[in-house]
Parts: sequence; C-alpha cells; structure tokens
Amino acid sequence: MEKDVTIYDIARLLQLSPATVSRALNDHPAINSNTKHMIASKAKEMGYRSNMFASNLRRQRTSTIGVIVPRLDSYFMSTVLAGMEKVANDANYNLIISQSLESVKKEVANAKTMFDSRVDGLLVSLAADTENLDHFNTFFQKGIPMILFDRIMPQKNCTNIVIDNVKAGYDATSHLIEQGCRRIMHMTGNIKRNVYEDRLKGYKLALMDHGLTVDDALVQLTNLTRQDGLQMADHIKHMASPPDGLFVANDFCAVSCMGALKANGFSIPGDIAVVGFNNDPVSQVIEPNLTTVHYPGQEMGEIAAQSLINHLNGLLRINTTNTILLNYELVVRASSLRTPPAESR
Amino acid sequence: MEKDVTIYDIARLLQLSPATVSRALNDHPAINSNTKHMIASKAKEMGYRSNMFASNLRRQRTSTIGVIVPRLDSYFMSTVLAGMEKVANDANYNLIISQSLESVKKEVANAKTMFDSRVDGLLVSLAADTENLDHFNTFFQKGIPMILFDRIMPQKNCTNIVIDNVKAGYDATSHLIEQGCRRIMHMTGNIKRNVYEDRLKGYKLALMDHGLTVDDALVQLTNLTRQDGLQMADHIKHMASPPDGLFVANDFCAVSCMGALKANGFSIPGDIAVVGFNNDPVSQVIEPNLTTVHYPGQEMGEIAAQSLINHLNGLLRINTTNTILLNYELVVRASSLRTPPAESR
DNA sequence: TCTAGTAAAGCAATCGGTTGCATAAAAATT
DNA sequence: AATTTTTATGCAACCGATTGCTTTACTAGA
Repeated sequence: MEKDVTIYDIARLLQLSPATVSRALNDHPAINSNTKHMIASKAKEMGYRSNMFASNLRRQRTSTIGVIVPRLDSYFMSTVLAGMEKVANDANYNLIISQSLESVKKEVANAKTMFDSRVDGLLVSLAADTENLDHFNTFFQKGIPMILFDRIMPQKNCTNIVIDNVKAGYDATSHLIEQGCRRIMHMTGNIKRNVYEDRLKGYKLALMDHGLTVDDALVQLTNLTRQDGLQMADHIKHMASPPDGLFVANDFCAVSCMGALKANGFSIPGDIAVVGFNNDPVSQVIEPNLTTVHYPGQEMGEIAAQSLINHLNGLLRINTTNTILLNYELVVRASSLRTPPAESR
Repeated sequence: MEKDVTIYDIARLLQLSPATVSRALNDHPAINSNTKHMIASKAKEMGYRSNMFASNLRRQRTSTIGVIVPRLDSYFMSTVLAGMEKVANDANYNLIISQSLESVKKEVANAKTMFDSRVDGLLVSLAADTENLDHFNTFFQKGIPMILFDRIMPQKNCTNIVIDNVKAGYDATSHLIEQGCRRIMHMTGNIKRNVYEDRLKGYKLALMDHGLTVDDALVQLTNLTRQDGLQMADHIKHMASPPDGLFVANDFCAVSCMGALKANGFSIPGDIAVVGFNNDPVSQVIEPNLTTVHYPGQEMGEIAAQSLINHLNGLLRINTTNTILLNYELVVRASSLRTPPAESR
C-alpha cells in the first residue's frame, strides 16, 4: 500500500515548483512545451494520478454528473446510459446513477443525495407520479444546470430531449387505421407524464383526422404492468363489441396483453391488430412479432450528456427553454399487418 | 447563487472554533451534548452541507463505491442495483455505476476510471470474455477491497457472492428428468464464466445421477442472444432425434427459442419441456409460461454492498477468500409440467 | 487550600492542487 | 546600450474539513 504520488513529488524530482507541474499537467499555455513533455513523462513514469478531491475543492466543481431515471431495467434505458457514459468518459466526467423506481419520494431523496454530492449538472427522466419540479429548486437556485430527457416537464432554463410523442402516437394509430381498424383501443400510462399524454393526443388526432370518433371507453389509463396487460385482455373479452385495434404505450404490457388475448381465442392481427411502443426486445419474442415505435436510446443519452457538458464548459447556453427532438421510427411487424406488404420492385 | 455555508460560518456565529463544530457534527465524544445540539440546529438552520471534497481530501477516502456490471438492462441487474443503492445511501456512500457491455476492453477502461476516481471499494460482476483479473491489480496492490458477485472468479482476498449454480443446474435438470425427459439438451453461455460453467456441471451431474449419459452433441455453447435461440430451434428441427427436454441458462434466450420451436410445430412441454434461468419477467409473457430459476437480486445487491461497507468500516475482514451463497428457487411453470401437479390438501 | 484529574474546547498543521500576482531571464525594440 | 516586451517559472494564499496536541476551566480528593 505505497503512498500516492503527488505533484510535489514530481516537482522535487525535476527541481521545479508544484505550480509549474500543475500548470504543465493542465496544459497551461504559459509553460514551455519541453517542460510539459518532461513533466508529463515523469508523471506517467511515477504512476501519478491527480487527486480529484484536492482539485475539486480548489476549483469548486466536481466533474460529476448526476443521473436520475425511473428504472434501469429496460433495454431503452440501458442504451441511454451507455450513451451518457461514453460521452462523460471522453470528457472526463463521472456519472452517479440512481433510480427513482417510479416514486416521487425516492426521486426527492435521490435529488438530495445528488445535491449533497455537489454534482455539476443533472440528467433526469421523471418518475411516473412526479407532479412538479420543486425538489430540484435547490439546483435551480444555485444555477446547477439540469436536462430532462424522455420523461420531461416544461421548465424554465431547462433543456428537454425527447421524441415527438404526439406524432409517434399519431403514426401508430394511423397505421392501425390504414390496416382497416375502426375501433381502436388505446392503453397508456399515467398522463401526468408527457410521453403518455402526448401519445394519447396523437391517438386522438389520428382518429379525428380519419373521421373516426374518440370513444372514451376505448382509452384506458393503467400502470402498464404485466398485470394490467392481463386485466385488459380480460376486459376486452367481456366487451359487448371488442376493439379491432389496440395501441399500447409500452411493449412489455402490450405483449402480456397479447398473450392473454390469444389464450382467449382472439386472433392477432385478424381480430385485433396491435401496436406497442419502445421496440423492446420482447417485441420480437412474441408471436406474432409486435409492431412498435423505435427510438434511439444511445443517441438520446449522448446528446443529453453532451449538451450538459457543453453548457458546463460554456460552449452552449441552456438559458432559454429549448427542446431537442429526436427522430423515431414506426417498425411494422406481423402483429398489425393485415394487408400483404406492397410489392417491392 | 449564494455562497455555500461552511463550518467556519457556523463557528463564527456561535463564537466557537471550527474544530469544535467539525467534531460536533461528527458526534465526537469530547463535545458537550448541549453544544452539539446547538451546533446541529444552527447548521440545519443555515442550510449547511458538508463539503465532501475537503473531507475526502483530509480523510484520504472518498465514500464512493464503484460498481462494474456487464449490462444494466436486465430485471435482475436492476434489482441488484436497487439493493446496493439502498444500503449505500443508508451508509452515506455514493455509487459510481458503469457497464462493461460484456467486453473486457470496456471493463479494463471502467476499472481505470474507478481507480482514478479513488473509489473506496469495488463491486464487480465480470464481462463474458474476461480471462483474468489483472486489470484489478492496482486495486489489490493498494489494498482497495473488491467483491465479486454473480459472475465471479476465484481470487485471493476477494469475497464472492453467488448462488450455487451447480446445484441450481442440477435441480433444473433433475426436474426435467422427473417430468420424463430422457434426451435433455443444455444451451448455455461462455463457460469462462462460473455461472455457465457451473450450471453445465450441475446438468451433467444430474444426468449421471439419474443413469443418463452425457451426449456432447446436446451441450450447446452460445452467446445466449435472441438470435442464438432462433438458431438453436432451427438446429433442433433438423436433428435426427430431437431432444425431449431443454435447459437454457438464460430466460430471454429460452423464450426466443421456444417461440421458434412452436412455430416449427413442436409442442411445449409435450414434445420438448423447457426450463430457463433468472426468472426474467419475459418468462411469464411466453405461452406456456417458462419454468425457471429465481434468485434474489435485491438481496444480492444489499449483501454485496453491506459486506463491502462493513469491511471498509473495519467491522468485517475480507482477508480470507470467502464465498457467500444465496438461496435460489426453482419456479415450476407450464413449460416443463407434464404431470398434473400433486393434489394440494 | 492545594494539587491531581477530567471534561470541553481551541490552535495550528495538514490533505494536494490551483491561481493571482510577482519575478527573473531572454528576446525584441529603440 | 538602455528599455520594453515576451516567455517561463516561482511564491504563497486558498479551498473546507479533520485531528494530534495544548490549553482552559472545573470538579474531586488530599
């Protein structure tokens, strides 16, 4: 357990002052480039590593970014984090990641922890039942930048990164209509969350644009769990006139519902055509494969992290409320395809 | 953007020395309890938060634990991390989480980052192709404790936390045998990893104990991806005498294989009984529901984190190579049940 | 009353970089 | 040759909490 090498050790060996060593290692312009090289190689030789705590203490910043997400256990979130990690590593930032498990209470606690850890900035995707951003006020007051992604909420001085969920919901619903569906059910999550609210909006718009009426009985708000999917299948079974199309705002729930529907004798897509959301791997496990909306997690993570870091480095200002929209893609698979695909020439 | 409150501010207002304030806040015995209360309430009133960097710098420790896992996007890993987070928060430790994405290269990079961040300890689950622990040598040399969980590798001075994969594999295979299977195929991952190696061992032992011979053609090493599952189904379809039982070391892969088998006209469990591993939620999506091995992620995370923290606090020594075994459970579902369940009275 | 003992609090050094402000040496200008 | 400018480096204070050692103020025992 040898002692750590410090800039003082390097300075002593090279007959220089610690100040010079510090500047050299930070590539300060006032240092002669020969000196820099000499110091750099000596540092490497001695196995020097900068003491982040001394540095942070003096600089009053931490090179740490806090990340709060509802859950880690989705393919989507995993790719988001991979993207963030990549960017953060390249920029010499650390990530502190925590999950709210969809509860405001835990989100509040996480925010406090992040604050006490003095993160330089925050990347957040909101829990299901978060009503407001009051628990982030300490950050706003201190001018600590925060970026919301995917599960967002309008907020002054806060960049949002998201896909156009209204349009995506519109496309998904329109696709079902084009496949001949006329009674389309929409199953979604807590509409406090933009992602669900907007998909619902898109659903309604698509119906209206195609001359269909919105039947409130066909809009079902749930928690989108496996259990909810099963219950919905049961509900559909007992409906006087069941839907002929089903748009679920989450693949996993869609898939569990499909399984139960099949077990109850519904044919998919014959009786009911189904579209999910997120392009979770499970969508390719179920038979028939699930039509879904894909959007780029890795890219969303990279952009979120990069925007935050750029802002921290003064390269970009997040002073005006601004929103970055990413592209999505409707991935059509068998669960919704009633017409044979158009001939490809 | 007000300035932060420091112990000097508190000291000045209360006409005390910073030393006393520091000791009081750390509940030092030499401080009068009235003084402690007075300081504590003043600190709260002023919104004081300790500067971890000053503290870390002085104490030469970071109150940070590094976590390296292959991937974040499994239900299992998400629960593990939830458990770690809980324990770490309660003990005032921070977590730095990174994923190796199953690549040694990234694992090495992550280890370096963790080292430079001066984590107090490390919790690691190894990537698929990690051959040795050389990239953690810097930690061993410095005496920084490390605990391996789930994907482990024997190592001096390193606690391992794991389930008895041999026994679990044995139980899964025995269950299939009890259901009347005689040609049981085993599909597993890279047997560099204990989890796969051991499950394979258990599989072989069970066969032998029940008087069945091990047929190498029935042991398939793959990456356990969706694609691998599909290919395996195809392979089985073309076998002269297909297996009547299938034990897959991963639920997701098992499920994709099942789907393809069904599409090829195999009945499950009639023609082939299937058992998976991990109790992933997807096991309850597929029809028939998948028999699988459940083990407690949250608990594994809690125990790993708690053991590490105890060691850091000197309450527990990880000096001898020791292994903590957690319980698992074979969850029998329809995919393997050929006999009606015994009457429950 | 005097001294030893104890409880409570303060002094000052320390952890390892960073940075504003000198300073010294070399180069350029007059 | 004298002066200004540029380049390269050093000095020393600072960031905020911690802690070994002292000091002060009481209390108890002789």
